[in-house]
Amino acid sequence: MQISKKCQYALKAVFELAMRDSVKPVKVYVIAGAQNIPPRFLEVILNQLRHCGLVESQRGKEGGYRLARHAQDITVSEVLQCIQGPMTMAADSADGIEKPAFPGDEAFKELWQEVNNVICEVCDTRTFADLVAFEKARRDKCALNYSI
Amino acid sequence: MQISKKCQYALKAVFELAMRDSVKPVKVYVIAGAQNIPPRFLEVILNQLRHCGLVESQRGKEGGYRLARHAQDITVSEVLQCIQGPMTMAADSADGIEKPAFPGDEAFKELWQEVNNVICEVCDTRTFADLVAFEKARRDKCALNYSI
DNA sequence: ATTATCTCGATTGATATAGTGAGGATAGTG
DNA sequence: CACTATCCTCACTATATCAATCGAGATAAT
Repeated sequence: MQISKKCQYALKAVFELAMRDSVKPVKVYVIAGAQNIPPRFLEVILNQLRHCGLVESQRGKEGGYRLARHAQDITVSEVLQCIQGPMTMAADSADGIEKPAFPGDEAFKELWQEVNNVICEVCDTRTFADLVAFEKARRDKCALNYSI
Repeated sequence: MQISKKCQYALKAVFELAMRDSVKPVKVYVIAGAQNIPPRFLEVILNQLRHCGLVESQRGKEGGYRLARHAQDITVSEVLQCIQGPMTMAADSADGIEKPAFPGDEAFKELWQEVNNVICEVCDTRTFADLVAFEKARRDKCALNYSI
């Protein structure tokens, strides 16, 4: 049960854009540098985020990416779902064919549903504004420690 | 974010043993047949569960597997951890080297910690006795529907 | 016109997953 | 004791997924 690198990069990228909160678009290689992400891979990821309506792009010179909405309106869930599809713990038959169902299938199905629910509860309510606030609070605390 | 087939098989196998609650060991191919699991693969899995102390084996003719503890003392978490190691959402550096930490790393770390906690809350408290009870309740309900 | 940037499909290499094979060890049975 | 059904172990293969890159094209600022 791992979060893919791609997903982590996507989250970092959106976070970076949220931190900057810039009207000017931010270039891919700048984000890549700030968050230590392979630049060409990040291009792919940002494009995917764009198709999901999470970021906007501007082409040509002085182009780049910016958030499509305010950071407080973008949740962690949305990014996760954009990159790795709907969150399902157990593999459900994508072919639509009802499998004959073996003993316990229903019990496990209910279990995974419950697990999904609690995960969603956390990720649906966590916006990038929250994450940025957390980061800024941490920095303030560190600055305080140094100044003493 | 998927549960591997191997893990699903492991859970199904332990569930099957819990359902039978038999003093006599149950043969691998019987479990495999009941739960639709490739038999040879199941051997590997049951062996792994044995090393974790979740099931016991008996060799030779009339051999097989049984639970090492009561179903009410085996949680879903234990099986998951036995098969796919400790549950961590984000990849932490296994090499022990402290990475330089990029903006937001701490915020995400805290997030994944929270997600792990809620997952564990569900999986740590769900025993196989619970799952069996769920299954039996479901069957009773169905039987009732048919009899009316 | 030039150049820096995004766009996008194809491709590659590494890694993990799912499953199999072959031979050995063990315990019941006749 | 010999036989056989079962578990035990480790090595192996095929396939899928992941991570990342390539190359050619489109677009916008200067």
